[in-house]
Amino acid sequence: MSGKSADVIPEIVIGRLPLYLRALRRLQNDRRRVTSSQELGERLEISSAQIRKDLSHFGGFGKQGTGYQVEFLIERLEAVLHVNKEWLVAVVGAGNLGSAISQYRGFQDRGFRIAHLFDISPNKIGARLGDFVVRPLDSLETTIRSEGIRIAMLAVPAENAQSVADQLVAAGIKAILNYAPININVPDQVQIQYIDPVTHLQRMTYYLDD
Amino acid sequence: MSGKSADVIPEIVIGRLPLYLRALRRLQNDRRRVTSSQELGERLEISSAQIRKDLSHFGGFGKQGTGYQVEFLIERLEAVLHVNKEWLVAVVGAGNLGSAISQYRGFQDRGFRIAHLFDISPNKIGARLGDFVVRPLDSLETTIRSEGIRIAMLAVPAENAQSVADQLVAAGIKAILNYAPININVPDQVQIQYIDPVTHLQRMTYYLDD
DNA sequence: ATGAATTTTCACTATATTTTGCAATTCCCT
DNA sequence: AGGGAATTGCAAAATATAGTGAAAATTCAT
Repeated sequence: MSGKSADVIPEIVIGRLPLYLRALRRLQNDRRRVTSSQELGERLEISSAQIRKDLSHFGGFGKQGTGYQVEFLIERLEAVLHVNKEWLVAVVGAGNLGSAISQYRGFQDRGFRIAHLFDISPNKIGARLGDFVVRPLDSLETTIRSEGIRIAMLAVPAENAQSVADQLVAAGIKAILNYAPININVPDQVQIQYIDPVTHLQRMTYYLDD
Repeated sequence: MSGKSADVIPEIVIGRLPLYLRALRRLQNDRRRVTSSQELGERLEISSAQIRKDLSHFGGFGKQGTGYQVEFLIERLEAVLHVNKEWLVAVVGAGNLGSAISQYRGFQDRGFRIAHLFDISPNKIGARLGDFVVRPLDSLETTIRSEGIRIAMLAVPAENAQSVADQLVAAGIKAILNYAPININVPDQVQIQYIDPVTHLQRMTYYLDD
């Protein structure tokens, strides 16, 4: 089967689309109007054939002999990834990590706005951290349902991560970005992704001389 | 070819080893002495066959009928990944992100000690941030060569990431964990890994209803 | 001791992903 | 207007990754 929509796209392909988008935004920033799979490939160290094939899953975005219109391709990728709108995000865990995440400016301009910061500890609830006043975790459901929040970032200790994740799911969260260094089980219809810098470091030390 | 060392191990396999190690540490924490590929697989949502196959690349670590000794397997994986020692790490970029990274306690107990925090901006050099006094980037080479630092975390703005990475490489850094949302080119013998939470969020929004 | 239940290991098979080769299209130069 | 260079999109081939099935080893209960 070829081109267009309706067939399921491999996850590995979906995982590369944000990289394409990121590279395209930089091209756009440099006022480039068109690019090619080859140029993108060089910048991303991905083969040009790979990029063409990935993109062709969603329809013919390019023009033979010419390449891809940067702006058009950005629009299409944003639509495919559903990031042509602003998503609200809840951060859970107001320790060092959660507090750093909620103050980090890099989410805003890429389509994700941190709306609230939650914690379970009475010591922290009510405290002011950057732009946020820490809210009690048990007010999560009310808040997210009234504000339509569907994404959460989890920044609690590993010991509590599974139980907090369960609460997030119960509250109606549909996607969790977990910063705790532990695997979490969630229902199939809930998305989960992991951020653990240490696993990346360990991947690299394998290749370093002892 | 089977078992033992000498053949090259696929990167995708290396990438899973830190996850096994992480899960094993938790088992160890719970005083478990033995485990099985099946148990590990359930916790990690990876098939047991996959886990057995991955481990067998490095020799027979398990016992038929019994499973894997938790402590022994941890030791072997640490040896394979070269994390049976403490690695020193330099953080470059003393903005919000670099400062949060250098104060995060989660590296220390998993084999990575942040040794120094560098920045290029005269405003920041000399400032005290947590346990660190911000050092000038141009003192990097002297410092890392005298202290044997081979790993750096890069937390500078995307605009400067490539040029700072070039400086890191010139200074003798062999592995870079890049937090800037941009692809970096480094020589083949230098390792690079990326942390960009936004790409993970975008991967998930693909699966969320618009 | 024996047999049933586990569980690894390993060769083989199946599936998934990437690369290759090429026709078709477009642009650009003369 | 014509020819050469660039570039996509797609089918087919090649490669990489994951899963299967069965033999061998181990434990445990009787």
